[in-house]
Amino acid sequence: MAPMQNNQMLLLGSSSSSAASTPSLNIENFNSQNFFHGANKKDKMKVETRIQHHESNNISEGGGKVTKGDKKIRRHRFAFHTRSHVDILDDGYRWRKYGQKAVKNSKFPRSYYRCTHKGCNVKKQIQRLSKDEEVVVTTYEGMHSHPLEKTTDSFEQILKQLQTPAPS
DNA sequence: CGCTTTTGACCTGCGC
DNA sequence: GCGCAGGTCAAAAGCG
Repeated sequence: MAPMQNNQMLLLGSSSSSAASTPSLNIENFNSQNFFHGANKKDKMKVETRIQHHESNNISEGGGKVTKGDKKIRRHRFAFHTRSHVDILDDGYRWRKYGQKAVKNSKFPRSYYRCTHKGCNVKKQIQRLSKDEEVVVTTYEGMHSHPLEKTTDSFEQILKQLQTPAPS
């Protein structure tokens, strides 16, 4: 495998009906820096991240006892295909695991995380591909309306970590 | 002691 | 109407 390769981030627009809602999506909120931050944090190897933008304007909270009246809540979904051996990609936010279910298409279970913050209902789910267990799919749902709790490490820090051979 | 993880139960939507 | 799949909650346990 190739050594430290440049981080590759692919943006996939899955807008089938080309809804003229948000063509530029909200990547602004999800600074790539944050992603890199987490992607490289644990895995010093090359990190291949793929971003998938999903815009659903009618997502029902299946299984929820509440949100019985919600119907037209527009939620933004971003799927990140990250090549990493670890599924715990710390993006700087505080996540609390609230569930885990086994997917039929995958041999590995899917983990559900929630952002622990006052008023921040951002959800995130991590799933590993059964075909390529090296590939981790991180799906973000919602947008953070608060700064990172951790000190946003600069790119230099990340690079430093990349160069720093983590003692396994 | 507080927070996070774990795990089973429960609910909802969809397909047949 | 029933079964399946996916998603969430809640209680208990575990850890710093």
